[in-house]
Amino acid sequence: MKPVPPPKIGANIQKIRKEQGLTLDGLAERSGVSKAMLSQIESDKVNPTVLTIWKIARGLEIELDAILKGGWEPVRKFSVTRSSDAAVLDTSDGGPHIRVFSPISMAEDLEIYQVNFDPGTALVSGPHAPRAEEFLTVLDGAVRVEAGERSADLQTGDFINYHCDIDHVIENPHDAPASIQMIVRFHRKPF
Amino acid sequence: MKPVPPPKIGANIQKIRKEQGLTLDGLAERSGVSKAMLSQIESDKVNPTVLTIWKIARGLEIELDAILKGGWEPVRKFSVTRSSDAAVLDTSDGGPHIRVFSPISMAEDLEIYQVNFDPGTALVSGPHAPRAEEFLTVLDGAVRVEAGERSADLQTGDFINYHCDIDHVIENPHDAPASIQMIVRFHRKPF
DNA sequence: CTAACGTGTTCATTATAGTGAACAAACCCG
DNA sequence: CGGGTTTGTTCACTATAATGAACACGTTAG
Repeated sequence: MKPVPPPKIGANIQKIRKEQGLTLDGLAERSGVSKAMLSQIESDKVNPTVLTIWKIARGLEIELDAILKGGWEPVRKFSVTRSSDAAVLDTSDGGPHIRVFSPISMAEDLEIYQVNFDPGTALVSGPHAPRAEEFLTVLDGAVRVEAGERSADLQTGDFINYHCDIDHVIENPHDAPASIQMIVRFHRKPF
Repeated sequence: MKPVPPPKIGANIQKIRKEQGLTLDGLAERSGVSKAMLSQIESDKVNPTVLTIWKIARGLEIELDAILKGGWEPVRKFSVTRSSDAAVLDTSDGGPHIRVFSPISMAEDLEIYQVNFDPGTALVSGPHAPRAEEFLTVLDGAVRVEAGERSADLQTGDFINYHCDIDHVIENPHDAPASIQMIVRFHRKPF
């Protein structure tokens, strides 16, 4: 068995707190843990209970993991994808036309598509990753959505959210074309 | 702010211990935590310190994470929001018109909006929660997006992803109306 | 069948987590 | 510059974590 040191909770909390520009007082208010206790924790003078750490994580608006494993570097995104640069996927001749907005780096994290359906076409999918979800907005026309045993007919402006870790189908059974925007959310790995 | 329950340590530890075929006595020897304490922890009679949990994880030869996270019940979503039922927010007279697709239950998790901008209107926002991001698709017309020091002009079909935990503005400086779809993602996950 | 052993629970005590208040140092504003 | 405020640390006390020992119940072997 490999020796794993205990987590460096004190240093981690102090680092994250300062990164967020919080004082001990500020974090005490947000977390419900006393300022005195926070000071003792950050300087490794006490060994806090799990519930205390959970409260601190809640106050910092981070996962409990981040405290156990250490902080992360803040990087601010500002990334543009032009219409002409969006990747285009066609599932098959005569099938739906798919444009991918989200960058490759976000594959299996949060994926954003626009899908255009000619009359009578369908997007048939098997189960995605466990707990994955889809959020679908109808931009134009009307579609039918099936996930497992359930189904719904949606008009322009309608919205649906369903789990897609089961077989699911989006189809346009009508005589007019339809257009949707679809978000696929995967449950993210820890830091 | 959405409440995240504390980790169910007691049940998780007992589940893993039994899966490994260990008694309380056996785990006590391997972990260096008293049998009495293990019993109290497993029956949620005490709130253990992080070091105690670390010792138990070492005794079970697992990552500390496994104790915090444990298992979960699969529940599959299938939730429709009709166009007529989408909440409408108008920021001010003459300002942008906002329709909210995502349900209240997803507030500060993943929020999905459609925003219509009359010519010359703008959506001005202060910083959202730390690490929050926006994903914006231009459905119609053209808009300008600014986040911190950076800005971009977007046309129909363009897409942008930026961190919105800083001041940010979306405006339509043109003579024609514009329409966007905006996704706001907050970095909080339930256990 | 009975005594010994195994497993988990409870009790009384010791050790320490967690708090409110006081303190010390740094900072800010008139 | 001086007084007030802010920020982090320490102290004394209360609350509770963690322990060894005793207890309760179930199982096993002679």
